[in-house]
Amino acid sequence: MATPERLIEATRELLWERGYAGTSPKAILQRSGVGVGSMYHHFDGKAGLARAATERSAQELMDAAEAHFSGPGPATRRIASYLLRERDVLRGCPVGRLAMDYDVVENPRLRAPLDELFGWLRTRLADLVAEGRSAGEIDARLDPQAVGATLAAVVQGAYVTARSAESTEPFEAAVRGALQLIGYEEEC
Amino acid sequence: MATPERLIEATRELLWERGYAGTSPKAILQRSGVGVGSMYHHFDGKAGLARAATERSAQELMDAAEAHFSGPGPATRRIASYLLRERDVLRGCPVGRLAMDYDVVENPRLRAPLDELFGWLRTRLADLVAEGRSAGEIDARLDPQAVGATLAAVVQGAYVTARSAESTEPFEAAVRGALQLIGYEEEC
DNA sequence: GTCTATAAGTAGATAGAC
DNA sequence: GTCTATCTACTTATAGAC
Repeated sequence: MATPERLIEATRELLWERGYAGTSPKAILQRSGVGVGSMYHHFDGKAGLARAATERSAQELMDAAEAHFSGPGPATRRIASYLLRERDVLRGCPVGRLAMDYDVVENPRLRAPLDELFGWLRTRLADLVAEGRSAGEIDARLDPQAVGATLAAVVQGAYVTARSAESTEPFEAAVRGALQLIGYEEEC
Repeated sequence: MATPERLIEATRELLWERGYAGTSPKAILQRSGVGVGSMYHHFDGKAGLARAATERSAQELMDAAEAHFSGPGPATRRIASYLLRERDVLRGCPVGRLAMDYDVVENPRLRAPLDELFGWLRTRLADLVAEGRSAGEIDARLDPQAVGATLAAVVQGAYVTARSAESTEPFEAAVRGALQLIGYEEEC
């Protein structure tokens, strides 16, 4: 693998595991096997590296979500497919966890990928809720934008409650409740 | 204020703002105006201080929530009262944010207050959903435990999406959606 | 209880040779 | 592009005097 690539991948892993404040350049160098000189040659320090890593993680999450959103079946089923998708629950969300990092939220260039991901996600979920409403699957009194924001929040918050309990159970319960609330009937 | 008290309050502020990894003993000393010797005399280092601070924050959140839960009115209204309560949205949750801190989740003594808070919260919300269901306010097909977990998650996740957008709007939308989903009709 | 001194290791780079 | 050397400040304490 090329040097910049190895640096980005090592940074993605560390940001996911430790967050921005908990990730040191030294740790990135050790995990990637790259030397100090190379790192500062290819990237503008820790912030530049984090920016590249976060952009890639956000893009991957959007691609993965879109695969569920544009899949087959009725709108509520595609929402369910996204909510029930396999996840490394106790690791949390590689992008969402950075929203609790002071240096990330305070730096517009680091916060941008987070804003883009969650803005897109809320919109996309709102579209599906609107579609489900038109199709009569979802209660017509519900506001698609609001419910889209709720569904995006449930996933992020479910990671918080699961990590606090060191168990996937709170995550699964939160998703189950969300699906019941939008009136999705589990098959089988 | 007494010395241990000042240390705990300074630690609470810093943990809320910066998280565990982002909070140094030095910063705690500066904010509290206490000296190094005093700090290590009263507490067992950074972890001990964080433990005391987190326990207090969790207790405060439980007390504040219980005031809404045991207030007057129907169950759904008490849930709404809790969800709509005044919050420093862009600061996030002082306890929930620590669930993304590696050193917190990995240390049973630091994770305990988080587990207690969110375990209690899910149970308490589930109780209210069950009560609302019995009273006919809430759809009888809903599972109280699952919906309780969903409501607890919505709040935590709403902080994530709001901080990512540097705006309270995503938080408010998520809460609005949650209230619509449990069938709460806003008055006025 | 509080203070000052001390200390090994890390954080986050920069400089300049190769 | 990569390496080694170097640097200032911070991290997380401990020791022992007052």
